[in-house]
Amino acid sequence: MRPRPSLAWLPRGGASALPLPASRPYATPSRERFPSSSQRTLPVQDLTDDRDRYHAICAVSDGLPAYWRRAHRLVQLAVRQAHGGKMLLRIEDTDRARSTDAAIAAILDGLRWLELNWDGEPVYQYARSERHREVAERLLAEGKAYRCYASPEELQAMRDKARAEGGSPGYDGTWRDKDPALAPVGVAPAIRFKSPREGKTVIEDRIQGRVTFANKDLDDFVLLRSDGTPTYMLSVVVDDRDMDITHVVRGDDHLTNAARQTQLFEALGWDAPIYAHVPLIHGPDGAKLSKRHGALGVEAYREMGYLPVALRNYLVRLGWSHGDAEVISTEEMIAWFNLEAIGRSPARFDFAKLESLNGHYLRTMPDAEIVSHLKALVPHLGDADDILGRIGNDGWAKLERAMPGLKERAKTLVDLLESADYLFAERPLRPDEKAAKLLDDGGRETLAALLPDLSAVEPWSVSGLEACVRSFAERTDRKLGKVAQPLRAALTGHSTSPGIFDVLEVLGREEALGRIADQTGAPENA
RNA sequence: GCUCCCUUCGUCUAAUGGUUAGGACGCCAGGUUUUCAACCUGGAAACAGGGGUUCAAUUCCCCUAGGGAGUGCCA
Repeated sequence: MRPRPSLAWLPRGGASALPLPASRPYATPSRERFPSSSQRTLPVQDLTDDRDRYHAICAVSDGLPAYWRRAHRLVQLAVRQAHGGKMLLRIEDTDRARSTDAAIAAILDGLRWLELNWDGEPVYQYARSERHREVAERLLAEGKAYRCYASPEELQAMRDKARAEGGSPGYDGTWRDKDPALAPVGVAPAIRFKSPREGKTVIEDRIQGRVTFANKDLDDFVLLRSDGTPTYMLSVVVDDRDMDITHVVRGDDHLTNAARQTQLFEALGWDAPIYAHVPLIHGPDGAKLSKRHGALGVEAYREMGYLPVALRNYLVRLGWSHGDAEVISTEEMIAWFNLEAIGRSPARFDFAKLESLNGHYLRTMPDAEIVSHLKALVPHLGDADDILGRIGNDGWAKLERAMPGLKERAKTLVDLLESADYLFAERPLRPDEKAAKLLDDGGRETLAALLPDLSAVEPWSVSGLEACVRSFAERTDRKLGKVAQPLRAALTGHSTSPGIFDVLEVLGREEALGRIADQTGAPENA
């Protein structure tokens, strides 16, 4: 298998060719950054770049609905990766019911589409459950975990009671010290972690600063389910250790988990990784985009016609900025990005801004590149067969020729496809309402008068056509618009289109004259 | 309920113990123009509220309100 480039969207020459700051591109900055707030003290770990291994998790069970905070974070991870760290991908599929092949494939597909590549092969967590069980057994043997026989009903009653009394929620520790001899027969126990009751657990988070939890508020979580399968909480800790993960960057919905995991690491005698909890992204309406609520998957954004580069630019700006920079090239992103500059407040997803960015990238992208994006996109659209049929074999070349005028006006690839429709329309065109009106208001007469002039244009080029139409307008005392608009209507069937001379040229002499004749009723070569 | 996090134009954000609080998207007006875009010029638009600290607070501290996350034998 070919080695995967560390970052697909890295410019030629790779990260080393980039203008990175000296030896430590993302050195722990600034204790000065938050000088006066003790709550925001940053960790002072000495980072060794060549062994930084970032953790890109893709939890299958919350899969697509929660995709955005993941994508957001992954963009950031990818940028870190470009600084020399490795981005490892782990599929957290410990929840068997929800981890379907289709869900996993959709995630990997989405990542590839976004051009966010990872190092090495993805690690499938479930495949390592034997190892996870071993660790649970060790904890049990060391008295750091215990068997719990509580039934779901009892657990629910505990939670209700805790809430009613306003006390700490969660498991009350009934079986923590209970004599195992009292275990009910025929009930398979879950294994729970014996978490510390006293003191506090402190996380030195690269984004959130120092966050302190009282241990009494963290209950004895389950390590092994009663069917013997390991839970996420256990698996993550073991895998972080085994994969030698140094940095965990994830959504801040995991902040509490970081505390639990820290306790586990301590119990195991292992060092916890450095955590960086990124704020979540909200929907356009401010509603949350959590796994319990709806949100679009990454493939939906592809189908809406957004460019990966635009999405990356948009996403990286959510919660992060570099002065007034808005359009940020990949090179700049890599040179400027730092975890510490990420804000701690959640951001809303704003389609208008994404569109504007997407339009910018479209306008500045080489025509051929846009065509290849289009080719990749069309099969994913609902009416793919229809579109493909209309474009036909030679349509792509025509599309590319028309691209300079088309891309100027489009916000998304889908817009672009729609506005390119006139290229593939079959004669006679059926003008839409506005176009029909343009033709009715004396337009047909104008076109009929123009047709002979146009027929005589040689060669059929933008400059020649423009000269012809302009002189016709002047000679017949018409404003250019009075000629151009009916022409547009006849040629494209719409009242808006790319520049009319471009349209004329791209369509070609025969097709263009034919379309005009269709509307005037005149023979084509009159 | 309990724990943790957050709060600058509508949105994303910048800056600062003393500023006309900056930029971008969006919006409005004008310009350019063969349409629509793009582009140019201008405009409206924000420091959640209340207390402190201070000569001075948007900035530091506290409280309140509002928002978010967690609170699972989900991840």
